[in-house]
Amino acid sequence: MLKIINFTPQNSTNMTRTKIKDILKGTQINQTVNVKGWVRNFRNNSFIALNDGSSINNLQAVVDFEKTNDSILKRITPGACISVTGTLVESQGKGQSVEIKVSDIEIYGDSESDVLKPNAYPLQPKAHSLEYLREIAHLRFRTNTFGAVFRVRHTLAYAIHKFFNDKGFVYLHTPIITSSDAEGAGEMFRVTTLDPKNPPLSEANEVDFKQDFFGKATNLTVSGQLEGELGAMAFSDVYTFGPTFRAENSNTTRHLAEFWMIEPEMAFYDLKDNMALAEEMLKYVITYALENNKEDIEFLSQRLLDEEKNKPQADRSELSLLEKLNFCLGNEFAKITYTEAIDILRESNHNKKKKFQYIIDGWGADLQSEHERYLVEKHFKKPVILTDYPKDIKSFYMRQNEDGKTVAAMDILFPGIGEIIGGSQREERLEKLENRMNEMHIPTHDLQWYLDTRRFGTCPHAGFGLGFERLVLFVTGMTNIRDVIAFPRTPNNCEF
RNA sequence: UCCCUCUUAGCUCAGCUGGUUAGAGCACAUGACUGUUAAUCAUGGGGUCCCUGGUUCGAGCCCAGGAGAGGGAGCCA
Repeated sequence: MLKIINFTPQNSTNMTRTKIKDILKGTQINQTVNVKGWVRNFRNNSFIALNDGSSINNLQAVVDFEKTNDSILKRITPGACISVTGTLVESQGKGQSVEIKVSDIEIYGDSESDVLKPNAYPLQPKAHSLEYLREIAHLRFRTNTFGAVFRVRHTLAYAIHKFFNDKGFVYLHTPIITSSDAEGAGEMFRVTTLDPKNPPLSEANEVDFKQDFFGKATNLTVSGQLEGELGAMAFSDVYTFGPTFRAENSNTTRHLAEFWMIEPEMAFYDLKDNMALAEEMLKYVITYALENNKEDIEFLSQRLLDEEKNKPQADRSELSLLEKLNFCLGNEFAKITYTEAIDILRESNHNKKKKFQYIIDGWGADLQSEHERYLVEKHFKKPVILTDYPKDIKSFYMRQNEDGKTVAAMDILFPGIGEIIGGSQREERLEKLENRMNEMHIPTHDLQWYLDTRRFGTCPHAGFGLGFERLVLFVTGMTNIRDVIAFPRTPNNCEF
């Protein structure tokens, strides 16, 4: 017999603790309840704003200061962790519907509020800049903004798993450490146990990685795609969702050295199927977040409005965050080929008036950020899927089109963020794949395991990579990718 | 990696043409008030003006170098 035990933490008075999110539903009115959390603010020597992270909303706990010891009152400071027990009553004040009339307070952990003392709690009951909060990333979860961001991040991660699970995809854990250096997705971080001061040398006087831990040079993965394709050739539909590493010296609001990526890979999908799945997935997870984190997203939407009040009119968004998300859900993504995009850009007044830094003239060059932004934010004003890029600016594994010039690639561009998804139908024909690898000087002997998929029961298949943090940026309306991952890793920064 | 901007109180920022004792709001401390919602009112404390060097009678302000941060570009997700 399977027994399910409902575990709830108890406190010393043997009261069952209730989470603030549930308390605020008001169903326990006139009952004695216990709540534990961190003090956000203590007003008027009476009103504690308490938050336990379960909701953006605080619970107001009302202390009768005339009947409470001064030594206790002085310890109710921002950041302190307390347990309060009392009766849940309808609030006499306007800001909340229910509140706790406190009968008992237990202080778990004090928090120094005097800003002049060296051990003072760095979060004051006032607004802080995102840059400052980034320096205290270990405490920023306790703010409204970051509380909301990381609850939404969680929901999006869960929704992604739910979406693929409901469609019968297998979640495949691809390796973090790889020996493959042929993926070509970017600079890699080396993984080694060799002594950097005195590495073993080969006869050619180079570092001898045969003596390294794995007997060969290894790196942190830049993509799980190639391994994902192996899974798709057995399970039909797989996806990966894990950390990915790029040692690029990128200093932008859209890049991290360590980020999380979702990479589905589907047998029997062509490019159109691939695009349809990507669009369906994005709309599903955004809907899921709107349904399950409504208050957080409303808060973030308001936060963005307040922030943009300080900007000149021209720099403000036309739509609020909520409007932008709903607009994205209510409209088909624009779908055009690279060639059509070049035509639109070339014929645009923007190009004719030479407002682009890079003037569009011929066919074949990669689009610059300014061109992508023009297409998404000015021309279509909604997400755009660009397909069929010139083969020379794309990866070796993308399926070659009949025209001999383009490949079956797709990039999904989002307003304000740029590329959020990159994908393609894969080249399933062994000979064409090998020829392309030779043309691009990709060593085929290192990737025999990959080419085996094309030798043994190859089939049309496709997949894409979604940058998880870029999705979180879009849904939360945050503008710097360092603010949507708990502990960002970027060039020259690996704190915490 | 390249370009631009910034660095002044715990935080967010002002600081005039280089001029004598460094400014505000918030936060904090003390007191008053006691149904507050960024509480309010009064009083008070708090400064390596990022660092190093230079110009000058005199530098927070000008110059050079360095460090850190932000924005943009490239690379990409």
